[in-house]
Amino acid sequence: MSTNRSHDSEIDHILKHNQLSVTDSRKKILELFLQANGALAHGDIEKKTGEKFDRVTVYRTLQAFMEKGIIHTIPTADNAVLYALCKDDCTEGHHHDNHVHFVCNHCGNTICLEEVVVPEVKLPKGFQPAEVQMIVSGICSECH
Amino acid sequence: MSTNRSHDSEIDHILKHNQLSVTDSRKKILELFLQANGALAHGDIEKKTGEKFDRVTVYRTLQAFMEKGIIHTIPTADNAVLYALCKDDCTEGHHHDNHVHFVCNHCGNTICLEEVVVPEVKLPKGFQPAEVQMIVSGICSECH
DNA sequence: AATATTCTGCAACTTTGTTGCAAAAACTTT
DNA sequence: AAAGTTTTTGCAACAAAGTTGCAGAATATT
Ligand SMILES: [Mn+2]
Ligand SMILES: [Mn+2]
Ligand SMILES: [Zn+2]
Ligand SMILES: [Zn+2]
Repeated sequence: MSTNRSHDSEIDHILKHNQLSVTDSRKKILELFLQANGALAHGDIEKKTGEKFDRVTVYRTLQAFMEKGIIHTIPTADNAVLYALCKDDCTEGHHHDNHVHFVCNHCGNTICLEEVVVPEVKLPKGFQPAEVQMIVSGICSECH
Repeated sequence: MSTNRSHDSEIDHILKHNQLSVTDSRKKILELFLQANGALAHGDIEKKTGEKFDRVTVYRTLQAFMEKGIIHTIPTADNAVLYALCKDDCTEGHHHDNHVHFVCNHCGNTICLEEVVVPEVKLPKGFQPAEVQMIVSGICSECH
């Protein structure tokens, strides 16, 4: 494991802070998220890690990160679940990523617009909202 | 094919209007959508049609309905794509279902809130929106 | 009714995700 | 630093979900 050293101590801290033992696969996958400027699909991660880890390990790592509140999912129309780092203080079980997600139709990137809060919406009588997801697709600022 | 007759002429019209030949599978699946008060997953349709049609036929039927703008997809967090009837005048290629979708955490139903329009949202400089999806989860009016 | 077109079901396959378990790695204790 | 304990990994085997080509069946057209 001799990858880009830039995030090494941060990675270590995140894992320990969440009571996860520090392993090669977790370090590498977490690093991918820190480097990426957008969300990653399961497939992306498999590609970027090459043959280094077993498919099953990637599944279990993402699962662990989800449970600990290190990453969150972003639903997309085409059935591909994306994962992105939680920048907020999400904890085990309770996430609160009430920000808008943007899917670029040009570069295909999906990013968290942390600064854009999902607006309130008035529902018909009887409907009690708990969580709101807002996914905007279009052209991102890079591709503009 | 002797099902509930209530929608028979409507079904026929929709299929012909979209230049789709009128077949048993298409009639039955379209009927399911007309009867359902919510969105359907691929799996739901397979179950509700019993052993009547091949899995492949269901896939191809949904694909055909999508292409013709008869149904639209609803992204969900758990990787299960849902399909619902387009009530608006969606055409081949161009859908415009700018309404909110509600997922009930109790009964599991997902419904189109046709009357609730997705609110505008201000994006950072450089981002050009094309489409917006808004999925609210919580408790629906039935389960309340 | 005959012909042309479209659709369906089957088979075979790929891709994606899950589970049990022994070996390996990481963490803890002495 | 070695031994013991716990956790994680990779493998194998499997299940579920989705795709493709093609011959026969159903639908539409003449
Ligand atoms: Mn996000
Ligand atoms: Mn809808
Ligand atoms: Zn872009
Ligand atoms: Zn409900």
